[in-house]
Amino acid sequence: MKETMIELEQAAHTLKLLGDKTRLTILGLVKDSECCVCEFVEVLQMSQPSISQHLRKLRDAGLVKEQRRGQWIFYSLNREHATYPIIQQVLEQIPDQKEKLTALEEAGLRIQCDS
Amino acid sequence: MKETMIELEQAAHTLKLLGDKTRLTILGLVKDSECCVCEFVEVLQMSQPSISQHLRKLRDAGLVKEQRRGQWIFYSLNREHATYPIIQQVLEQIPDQKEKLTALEEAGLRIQCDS
DNA sequence: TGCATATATAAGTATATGCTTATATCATAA
DNA sequence: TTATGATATAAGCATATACTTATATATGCA
Repeated sequence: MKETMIELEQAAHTLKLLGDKTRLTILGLVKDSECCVCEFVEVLQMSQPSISQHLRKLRDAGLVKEQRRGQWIFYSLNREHATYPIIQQVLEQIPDQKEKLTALEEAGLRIQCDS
Repeated sequence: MKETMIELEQAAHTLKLLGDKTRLTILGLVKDSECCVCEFVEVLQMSQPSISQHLRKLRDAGLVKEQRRGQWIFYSLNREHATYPIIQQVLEQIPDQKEKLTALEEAGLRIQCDS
């Protein structure tokens, strides 16, 4: 058995989280750069509590990390997670979400925070 | 965009199906060889209706193919499915289910059907 | 034909999921 | 200190999910 082998149960748990359009998009976004909640809300056109609840699931599972900077909380992909190889492979096979962040930027809605 | 790119929505649907321990094991089993329902029942130690219902979901999504041979219905992985690349990658990263079939065979419970 | 085996389907149920609205928490700025 | 903005959490609700038990369907064989 390869050292990098992922237990089936753990894999299933991660895959269940990936099996939702909203969360899959969120992961596709944080693959490219960290994002804060209001950016997800804007990109996905969903309510803030709904986004927060999805992020909580991803964070509880350890798939994303959060970091507060001022009033914003930035989320990023946790590349140290045991199931990260699965996430990485999946994200390579779906359309890039980068343009959505570019569009945000052009609309002046991207959060830039140096604190 | 790569030609082989899988639409996010379709990917999410497949991933949702993979996000269940029972179905993930079923797919891990048919990766190696086609299996009939009673074999899944034996390996997974679950009720026949429960297994049938999981197989139905996988078949409705087109992830597996079924083929009747005599009184048995054999299920196999549909490698032509648009999302097969995802399934393939995932199955490569979880423990092989082959031993479970070997154990079945040793117990004389493997179905051999030539019809 | 009639019975056994393999599988599918139907109906019921407990739990999970994903939203909603309302409210709480926390940081910043006036 | 108060107000504002960003985020989290709580509660409620409709729907989805994954079992269960009971039954239907289809094949093979005596």
